[in-house]
Amino acid sequence: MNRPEAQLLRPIERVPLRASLVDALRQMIVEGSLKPGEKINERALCESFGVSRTPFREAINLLAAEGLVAVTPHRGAAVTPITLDELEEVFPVLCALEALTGELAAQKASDAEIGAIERLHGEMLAHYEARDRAAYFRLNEAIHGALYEAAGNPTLTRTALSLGFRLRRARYQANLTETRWTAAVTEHEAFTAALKARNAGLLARLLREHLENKLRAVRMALLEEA
Amino acid sequence: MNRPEAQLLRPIERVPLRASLVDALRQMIVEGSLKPGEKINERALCESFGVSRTPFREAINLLAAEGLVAVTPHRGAAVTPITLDELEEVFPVLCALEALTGELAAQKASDAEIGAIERLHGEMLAHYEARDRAAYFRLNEAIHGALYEAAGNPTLTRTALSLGFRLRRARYQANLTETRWTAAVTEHEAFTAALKARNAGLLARLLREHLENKLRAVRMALLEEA
DNA sequence: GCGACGCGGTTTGAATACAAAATACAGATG
DNA sequence: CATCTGTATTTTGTATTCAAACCGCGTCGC
Repeated sequence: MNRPEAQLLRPIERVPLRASLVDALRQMIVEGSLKPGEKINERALCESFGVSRTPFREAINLLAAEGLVAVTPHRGAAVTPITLDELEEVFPVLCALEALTGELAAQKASDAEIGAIERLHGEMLAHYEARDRAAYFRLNEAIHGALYEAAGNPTLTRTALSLGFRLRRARYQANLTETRWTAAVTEHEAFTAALKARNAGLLARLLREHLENKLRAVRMALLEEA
Repeated sequence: MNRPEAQLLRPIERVPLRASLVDALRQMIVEGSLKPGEKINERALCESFGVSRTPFREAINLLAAEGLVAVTPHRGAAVTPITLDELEEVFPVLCALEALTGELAAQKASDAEIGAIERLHGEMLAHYEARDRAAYFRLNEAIHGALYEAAGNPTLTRTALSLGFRLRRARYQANLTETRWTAAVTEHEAFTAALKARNAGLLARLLREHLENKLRAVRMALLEEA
């Protein structure tokens, strides 16, 4: 028989159209190609994706459950607008989840996982020094993703990510000031250390504060815009 | 013109099939008519609901997002089995949300809302004394629902409810012992008082503990069964 | 007799078709 | 001229159809 080639023998992935559509649409919403408040034109989008309405509508309904779009019966779907109220609503929930993530991660992360996160943190620092925003963001997301992973609770991960999209969308348009950027890096420094020390209470607190600060920045940007 | 009759002039509700189906299926799953692990037969269920597969499938996908069913591509959907692991996974997340609910409710509830909850609590007590399980459960849910309402955060409510279904299903089959029942009533007594006193920290702690105790009971019942 | 293979029925995924509701628009009416 | 009303068009909700993947069973080869 053929020996397990490790890389080649894994199950080939089959993605239902609806899943790809959810991802594509979500990205469009988070990045702002579909603007907040904008009405979603089924026919046009189906056309450009080259799919029929059935899987497309399935995707829309899933995004509605996530809170990224709002569907009104017989009147179609629209991207949920970003309001300060919405932000203040999502925020405390995500905050609680972030704190929990810290607590669990400090307790349950393997040494390897901690090492990996430290490495990611190092890379991120380099991008910060080089003022490479895009790369910095990528690493930033990777780190937070790795923390969820380390907490070892898929339900927590799914819930937090789903809420996170709603914030990330706001963060995306409110771009990072230099001051905030530096502060964020310092905060990362601190909680990476807390993780390494496996100090659950501290990590939880630092992650919560990190998120709080991020919100504060986004909130200011939103206010200033209006 | 016709004067606003207050009650009669509100928008008439129009429920898409998919929404009704989500509710119906969820209830079947929570109550156990659809047993954990059981495969979901699209055609048969569509037939008995008298709907076509399109809205039915939309409903299934939504329940999958909620974690009540698992769909495997080309192999259909099945009710997610209740495992101890799953319980332990959902639990901490819900716990964090419950604590947050307590905190917010203590801060933001109107006096009227607090009064209403106290009234519900009184009613529940009566049902407890009369050993009327069904009525007790109904009031119990009403109280927790009112707490979410009082916290005034729809996102929190939605998230917590959605996770709650997964636990409630387990609780449903592990039936309340006399000891646990009495303890639960005492706990309710305590947190109702904390709410009245608007003691946010205390209410958060009590709600968390209430949930912890509930889980402990369910966990024991599950273990004993296996 | 045992296991691999292939075939048919069944079930799922996606597209199309049809029905119902909403919007847009034009004509009627005051 | 403004407003209202009725009709046409578009859009949404649901049903039906078509295609692809899966499962069970029988047959064939060893």
